Amino acid sequence: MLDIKFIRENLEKVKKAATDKNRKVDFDKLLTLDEERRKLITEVEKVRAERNKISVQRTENREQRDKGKKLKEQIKILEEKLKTVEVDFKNLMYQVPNVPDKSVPIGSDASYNKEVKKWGKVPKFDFKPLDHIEIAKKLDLVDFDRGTKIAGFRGYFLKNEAALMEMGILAHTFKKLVMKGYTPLIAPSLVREFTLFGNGQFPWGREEVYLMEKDSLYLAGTAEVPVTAYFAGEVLKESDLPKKYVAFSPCFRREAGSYGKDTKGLYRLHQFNKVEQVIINKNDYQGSLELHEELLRNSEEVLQDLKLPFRVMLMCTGDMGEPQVKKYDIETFMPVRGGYGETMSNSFMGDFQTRRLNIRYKTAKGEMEFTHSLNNTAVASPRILIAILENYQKGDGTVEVPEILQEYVGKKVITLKK
RNA sequence: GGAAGGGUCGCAUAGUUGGUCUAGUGCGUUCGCUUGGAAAGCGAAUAACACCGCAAGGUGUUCGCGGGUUCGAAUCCCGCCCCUUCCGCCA
Repeated sequence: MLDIKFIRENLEKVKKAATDKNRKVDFDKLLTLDEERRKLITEVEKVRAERNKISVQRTENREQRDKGKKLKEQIKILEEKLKTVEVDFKNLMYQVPNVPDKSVPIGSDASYNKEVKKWGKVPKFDFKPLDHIEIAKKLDLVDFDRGTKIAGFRGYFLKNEAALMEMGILAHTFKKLVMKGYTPLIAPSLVREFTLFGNGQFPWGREEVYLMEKDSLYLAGTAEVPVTAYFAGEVLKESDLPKKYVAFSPCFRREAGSYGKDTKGLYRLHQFNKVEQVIINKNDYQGSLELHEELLRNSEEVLQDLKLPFRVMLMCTGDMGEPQVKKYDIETFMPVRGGYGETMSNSFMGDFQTRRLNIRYKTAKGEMEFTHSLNNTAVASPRILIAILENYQKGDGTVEVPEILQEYVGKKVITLKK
């Protein structure tokens, strides 16, 4: 959600942002409602002021009391009008997307995304490489059949070295970020509804989120949800900002509307584990952009530790969400699955989320400001295992274990079970 | 699941026979005095939000949320949400 004052004062900018993001917003209606709203507020306040004048008198006078009664009725009528206008106004306000940074390419779809970096050597195989599903089956690393039996569609059991690798990569990444000064958190996956509204996932993405109806709790698809909402409703100290967190959580996604896509393998799952980076910064646009780059570097380093080739895509206006000011996707090379696949997503939201979550701080001048929020995947597994298995496979059917994971797996090579 | 207590200004608290509560106090924060510098001490300021206004300022709303009673509600009534403690169950 943006500030209505900002919209009024930067109308052309905001209109352009909506157009560039492929969102249709009726700005004329919004402004009309805004004007109506303010007019009604002024009116209600005037009548209420009159009413208050009478009530402070503590009068026993019958005429005065009757006058007060009449004013009360007037207030009620005006308030009802105002309420209607405000509901419409708010609904429209929720639809206004955030304004992209000037560095963001303008374009309607993913084809306008810009590759800004490429790292690592794409492996050349002198044999026909297998895809991760075949590798996993051969080396007994994933049990998809029993996974489905137990957990339903897209269910899986990670097994043997794959299970060890997942624990290892999560632990390695978690520790790495802690060493960089990020505060470690293990975050709840079960969350209340307001966290999802606050993050800007609701009201749009309801279909994507699991709901525990009996308890009115949702299963978060990312630790961004609980961690960004961590300070909801609080006023922070400016000197404490930025606050940096690295959070582990199991993640749950219904993957509604993508039933045809990636139905096999470890790419698109209903449940996975993720280490997420979240930063709450003060309202300092340049500073936040720099932190956004820091988050990017952190994730790049994780892939560099694993020696996996990747590229960084700067998302264009049409391919980013409503809340984002700027967004990078990091895509890791998955030779057989089909080129580069998204493994990390790095977003700067300005105060779009924190305005909804009401996370503020007081400046030295004593003014209240909304904080900024940013988040980026540090690593998500099992998806990252696809890249490891496919890039590290050898002609003899074995898979090398990335150096940094060897201590967790307890071996250097994954071989066929007898 | 059972029982009880509670949600008030950044934090902690006072405030329930309805009306100077235009919300008290402590902590914190800011400024000043003091000091070689700092701490301590002393003094002062300090809730948020909305609307009107160039501004000074004014008006209104908000004491978990929603509704009701009343000329007037933090205070009374109804519904809901949330938190804490104890018992039970339990990794």
